[in-house]
Amino acid sequence: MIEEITNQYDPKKIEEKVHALWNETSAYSKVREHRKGGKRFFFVDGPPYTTGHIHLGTAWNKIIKDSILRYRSMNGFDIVDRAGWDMHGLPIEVKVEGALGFTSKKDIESYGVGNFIEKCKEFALNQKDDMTEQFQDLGAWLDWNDPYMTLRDEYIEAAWWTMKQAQEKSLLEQGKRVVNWCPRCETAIADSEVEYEERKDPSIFVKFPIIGEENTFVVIWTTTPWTIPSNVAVAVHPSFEYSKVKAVNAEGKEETLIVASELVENVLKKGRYVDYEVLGTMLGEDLTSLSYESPIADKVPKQAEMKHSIYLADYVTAENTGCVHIAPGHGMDDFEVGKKNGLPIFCPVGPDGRYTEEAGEYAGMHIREANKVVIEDLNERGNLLSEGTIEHRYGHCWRCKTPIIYLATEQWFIKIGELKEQMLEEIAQVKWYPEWAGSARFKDWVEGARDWCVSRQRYWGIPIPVWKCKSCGKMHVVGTKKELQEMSGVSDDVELHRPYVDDILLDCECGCKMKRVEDVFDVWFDSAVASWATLRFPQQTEEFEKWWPADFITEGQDQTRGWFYSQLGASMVAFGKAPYKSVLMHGFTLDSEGKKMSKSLGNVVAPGDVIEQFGADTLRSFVLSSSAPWDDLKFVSSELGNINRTINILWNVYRFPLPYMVLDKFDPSKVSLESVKPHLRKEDRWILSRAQSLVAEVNDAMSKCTLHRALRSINEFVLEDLSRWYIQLIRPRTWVEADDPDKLAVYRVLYDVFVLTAKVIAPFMPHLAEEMYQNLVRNVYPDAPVTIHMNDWPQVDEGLVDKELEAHMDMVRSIVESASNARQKVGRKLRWPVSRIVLSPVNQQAADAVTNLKSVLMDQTNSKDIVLTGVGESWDELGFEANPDPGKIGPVFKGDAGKVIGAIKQADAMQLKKALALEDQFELEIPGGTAMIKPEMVNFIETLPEMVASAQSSAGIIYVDANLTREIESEGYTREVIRRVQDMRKELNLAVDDNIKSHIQINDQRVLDLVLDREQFIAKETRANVQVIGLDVDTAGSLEKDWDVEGISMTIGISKTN
RNA sequence: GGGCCCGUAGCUUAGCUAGGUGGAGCGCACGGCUGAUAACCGUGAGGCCCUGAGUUCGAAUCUCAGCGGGCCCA
Repeated sequence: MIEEITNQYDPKKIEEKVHALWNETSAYSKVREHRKGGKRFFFVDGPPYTTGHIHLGTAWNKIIKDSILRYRSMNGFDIVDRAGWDMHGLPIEVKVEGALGFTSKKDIESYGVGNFIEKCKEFALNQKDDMTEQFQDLGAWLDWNDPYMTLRDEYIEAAWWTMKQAQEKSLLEQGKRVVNWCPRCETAIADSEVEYEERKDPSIFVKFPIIGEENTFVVIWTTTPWTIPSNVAVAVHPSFEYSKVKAVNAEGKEETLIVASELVENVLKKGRYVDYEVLGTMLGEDLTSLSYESPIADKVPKQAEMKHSIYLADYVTAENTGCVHIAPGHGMDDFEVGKKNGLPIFCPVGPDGRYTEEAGEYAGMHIREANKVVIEDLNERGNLLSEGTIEHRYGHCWRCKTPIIYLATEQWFIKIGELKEQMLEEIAQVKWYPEWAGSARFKDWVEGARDWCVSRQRYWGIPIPVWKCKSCGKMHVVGTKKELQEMSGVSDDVELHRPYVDDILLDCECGCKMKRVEDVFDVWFDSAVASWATLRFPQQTEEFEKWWPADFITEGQDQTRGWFYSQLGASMVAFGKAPYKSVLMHGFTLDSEGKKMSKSLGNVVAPGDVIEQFGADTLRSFVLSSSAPWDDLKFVSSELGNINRTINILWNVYRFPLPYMVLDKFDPSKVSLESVKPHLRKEDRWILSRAQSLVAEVNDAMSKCTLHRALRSINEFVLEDLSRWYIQLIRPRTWVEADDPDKLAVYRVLYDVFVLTAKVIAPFMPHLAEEMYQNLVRNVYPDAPVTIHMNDWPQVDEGLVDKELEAHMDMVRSIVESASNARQKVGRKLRWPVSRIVLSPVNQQAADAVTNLKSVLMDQTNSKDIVLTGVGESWDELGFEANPDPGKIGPVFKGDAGKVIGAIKQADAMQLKKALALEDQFELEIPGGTAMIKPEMVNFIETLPEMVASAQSSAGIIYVDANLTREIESEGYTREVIRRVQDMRKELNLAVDDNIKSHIQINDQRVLDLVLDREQFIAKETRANVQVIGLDVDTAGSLEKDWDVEGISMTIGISKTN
């Protein structure tokens, strides 16, 4: 049987209980099992990095996923939803290095790579377990028992297989490229791993001496003095104008400088020259015949050997000197210029950020220390034109915050350039939520994408499966573990991580051995293969063929360049098509100021803290309802309280009838909706219809991924329709003590609405939904599915939908609200009846609404009568004035609209109204002519009779006639008395069915008479079996109180009698 | 510096696609209800609709240029 529930909504208790139920009954597995064979829905979880703790953004992410999956499941979908974990890579290496007190790769090597890997693995697995619990606290249902983990061999194979595809399709390339390099981590890092932060660097202007021209220099500018030893060339813009200038310094010394014409003043100012003379001008393209020598050729032997010239480059801008220092080993653009012109890629800097032997006297020096030394050397040789510092955005390693450098190194690349066109075509086939996430944002990103450097010079990652022969250089890419075992003859189970896999040698055709290249994959390559790795491809192919590609993925907007992209790239390589059919891009969580949450700002909100205070369902409802999924989410704690309140109201609504149902032993299994149909009132049919409409609204929202609209519809239904309206309407019906079909009808309707509501909130507030379901359904039907989440999503029952009734009720509600408003204006509280309410209906529907729902209206407005005027007619007791409607006047009169509006205000309202009513138009004089006024252009405002107040409702203008009669006064005072006695019963904590003895002394003969008219009614309402009312009454009792009722003093004493 | 998104009451937001006197909730003030009661309801005050220009008879809405915030890139 249905049971009574606690007074207060207690999320903590509910969620504990529900989680226990889910665990005991293996609810998740049962639900997924239940849908086997249904329509397929392949979801791929974007794997969070195993940092050990979730934050609000990751919580939001999983809540969105969970809600959509629960909704899909209830709608019959057979779901694949393995949770995923991103477990390799630098962040964990850096954490482990920190824990072990390491500072460089050498420390790792001496500790032993095998030991180090084990630590990383252990660390990642522990973090994964911690985070799993945190995600489960949110109520997120994914396949937590069998997640995909990037560190598993089966997963590694998916990456290997993909690499082999790249090789076979000639999309894999090894080559020297300039990459972002972290000199601390000693590895290449991806563009996406570079964080830009403000940083102070040197800013120097350097003079390179031109060969064959006495005392002449080309001037360049740089913020990286340490790259001067690597200088190979200077670039100028072909079409800029350059000047040769004779510059004179303070000591009167002269020299000739070459700089862009428009920057001459700027350069001379920097060099503190006192005078100058332009010797001649030329275009950039005329400078290419010049060559120069390195000012530090004496320190770097290679520089002395090298020929330095001037080349053309379009990317040169008219800033600083207009001549750009080119070091192809240390810059992406520089590299391109070098490659185009066949220049040497000179890179005398090692992976640790120290100069190599090639740097001559600088060898062994760290580049950060070198800045000072190089500047000093330039200065000594008279080649430093100016020295200063600059604050600019500069790239840093996202993990260790070390400023990055650019290095030309041997790396492995996926040739995205060759795939770009196909990728763009595929993007257009994908369904994007919102549309612009794909058509604008992602498209822009892919259009600008470069080849993807997938190699890293680290330890904790998927080893790149390329074996190379030292002797003949032949290369082989291994696609699977089995292939590796077969080719190597190693039959034991091999661990595919470093260093173990590094020991495996393959036979080469030339008779020598092939050894694995040392690199590991960029972690983005790990997650890129998730959509097939999660299906255990290539080990198994059956599941892959059945499910792939993914029906749906959803991640934050940062993943545009991240996972949305890396997956697409890898999938194009592997299968030549997009790995997902639809993508929801969601926003970021911001703090209450709209700033991003970050540790350094100290504004990070932990989901666990929110759950502790409000519960997971409140957190869920908050993040889902606050903004559109793709908008950023401001986290404002007061709004959480608001959501919590809404849920509490739902709890109260649900709780309200339970004591009565329990008392009456209401058994829904014995009372069908069909059987109570003859006793349904209009309001019952209305709430049933509204509930159906709610389902339709949620369906519509879910189909567009507008989860916020789904939640707002639900909240509105709970607050407006259920709590503020239906429950108010039916309260008296639940108090009836007898066996009453009218009461039974209410029970049945409430029951159905509650069960439906529980199902509709189930995807979003799964705990509360479960709690309601267990009581309402499982307690009544023991054979019902063990969990609400195994139930089917409610289908809209068109037989229950009555849109006209909904429209009528809307109008009635509007009238009731307006009546409240009017009552306040005229100073008559609701406890006092009014003799009549007059409505001038705006249309026939409004008139019908009143006729149809008159009893509801009279009841809720506490009115003795409802009077309708004809449609559009005003109440005949009114005067009025004319009010022009600019919205109607504007389109007709355009420029004269202002004059027309003025003229209408001036016009005789009575005459105007009469004319419009009779002739449907009126010729109005305006300054400089006349205007033909139509009825829709004017509204009329009334003036009111005594003790009547009016208010506008959506159904039309209402008038509340608050004139008193003896009858009304008697009822009013009577209810005042009842209200006080009830209040005192409450104060005495009496049970609802306790009887009392009451003594009521009223110090006013007239009011006393009015009250005595209804003496028996008072006794009945207050359960008084002894009651004395009079002018002079002894009011002693358990509780005695003085009251002031509308200026009349009363004293009431009551005592319990049984 | 570039691409995309966001900017409406003290706070959170609807309205913007398809231009016609800007709606809610919270908070505040006042009032009501009292068999959901540590709950609930009504009314009121509170808006240069980020700024400026343009299109139009008319712009929160369309266009352009700024400013602020977010994501990404350089």
